[in-house]
Amino acid sequence: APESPLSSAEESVKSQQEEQMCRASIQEPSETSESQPGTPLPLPLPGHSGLSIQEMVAMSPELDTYAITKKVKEVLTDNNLGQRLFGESILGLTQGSVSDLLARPKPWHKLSLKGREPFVRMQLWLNDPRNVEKLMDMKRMEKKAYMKRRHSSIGESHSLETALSGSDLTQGASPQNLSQQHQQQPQQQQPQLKKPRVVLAPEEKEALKRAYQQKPYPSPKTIEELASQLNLKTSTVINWFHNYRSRIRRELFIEEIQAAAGEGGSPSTRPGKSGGEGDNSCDGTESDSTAEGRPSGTEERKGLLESPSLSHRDEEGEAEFPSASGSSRPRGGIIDSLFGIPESISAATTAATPPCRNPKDSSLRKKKAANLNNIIHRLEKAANRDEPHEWEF
DNA sequence: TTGGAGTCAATAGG
DNA sequence: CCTATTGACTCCAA
Repeated sequence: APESPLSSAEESVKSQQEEQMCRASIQEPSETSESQPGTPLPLPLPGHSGLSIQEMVAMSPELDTYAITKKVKEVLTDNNLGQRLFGESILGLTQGSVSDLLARPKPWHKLSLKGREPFVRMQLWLNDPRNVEKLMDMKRMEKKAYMKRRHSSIGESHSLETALSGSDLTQGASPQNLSQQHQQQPQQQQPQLKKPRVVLAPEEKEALKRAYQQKPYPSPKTIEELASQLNLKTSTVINWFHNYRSRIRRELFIEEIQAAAGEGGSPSTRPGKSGGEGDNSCDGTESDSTAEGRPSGTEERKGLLESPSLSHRDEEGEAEFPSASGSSRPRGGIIDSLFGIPESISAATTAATPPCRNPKDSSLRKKKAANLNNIIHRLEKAANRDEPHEWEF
């Protein structure tokens, strides 16, 4: 019986003393020795031989991130468990991050070691027969603590409660400021001067998206222009481009996942989404845009359903140069094929998790456009030219 | 420095 | 309460 690769081997838990590492705050960059980097979770996983998560991530075979998130979402909703609780106690991530991860998991092979960690944790959690039970217990404890708090301290703050089960994996909460941002007024309110959080107006986003289509990698000069035209801080524009590129890229990955692994499993739950995200705008440079139609005629042979096999190999995407060497790449992924295990969500509760499919391959156009942009950008950089645009293809 | 990957955390809707 | 979105930040590699 091929149980999932990350099955756990029940053991007593030996949670080391929890060490609060206040990262981000002070201290010098280089610290002596390498006290294990990471392992913020006080209770990452129950049993398992004393491996650290990092070690497990490194040894982990390829996991089906899509199937994992699908299963996790199912288990959480079925048991009325929230992302916050799950994220904070199981993954060591905040609610927003969990939401994002569950909604748009990147394919395993596109993840960095760090990025794989949450998925390994999720798989481990799914393998734990008492995962739900444990989480529910925590939920109860939280509630209890909450009740106690508001009861005993009706009028004030304070009260350092919690510390439930000796595990308080909170990690964030780092003051982190000191960014001497001289503003108009040296000092204003004394209590706190939290930055209001910029919220871009729809028109501003539109303008930025338009700019992105023109130049996904605007030069500092262009960024300045955009910033002044839109009346935004330069850093905001820079951040926007970073984020937008990153998110566009991720969408392409997602479609890659969905496009791969075809097979009609008659999934009751369909990934749904995709299709036309809110913004109709973006999309690969020039031409085309929504409307799939394709009245036949020029139908470039695209993937069109292939290997009935499981894993979603390939990845043909990858921005890649024409590279001088004609042989290009061996394309095989020696590394990731070490563990041929297809992976499966053995699952602790309820089984059967047929990955769904969505025959509709929307962008592929976008992917190519993105790669092109990427290539162009790199070529430009290599050529040391500025403001090249006008490449026209 | 620049860009990418991961996240955080504020905030908008339910 | 809960979840989704998203500007900003940290870390890291080239």
